[in-house]
Amino acid sequence: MVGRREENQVPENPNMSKDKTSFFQDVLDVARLIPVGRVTSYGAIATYLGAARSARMVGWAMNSSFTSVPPVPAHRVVNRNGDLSGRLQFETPTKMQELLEAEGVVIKNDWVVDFAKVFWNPTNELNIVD
DNA sequence: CCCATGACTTGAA
DNA sequence: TTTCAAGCCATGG
Repeated sequence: MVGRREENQVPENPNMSKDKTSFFQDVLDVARLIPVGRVTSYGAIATYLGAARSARMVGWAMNSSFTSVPPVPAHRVVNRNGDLSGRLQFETPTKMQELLEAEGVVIKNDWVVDFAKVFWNPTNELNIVD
């Protein structure tokens, strides 16, 4: 092989037929489905998309969420511990917490207190239509 | 092209 | 319980 995937660049897909780039899009899509006052984890989204070991890409996709339209509620995505690991990526380190609290989610020390309660699992909530 | 890093997760010790 | 190592794949130097 000459290179890894130099040609995997997809400038713009007029026809969303390519599933290759859908991962990023799907991540953003699922994130938009998170109900208000609920949160989910990177791994949950990754697992839902069939890439349980690619949780990191989910986080990377969220980074792209800031410039994506419609806007993605990235503040509703935390790590498996319920920690606001991505708070530093927001406008201000406290923005993420403020957004969550505004939705009724109790945050304490950069941690979702009722994580087990407000946790929203796409694989469980979103039924896969057969 | 090679190397390092990252909004993570899992499994083994 | 905590800690360490490996896997994931895109992006940047």
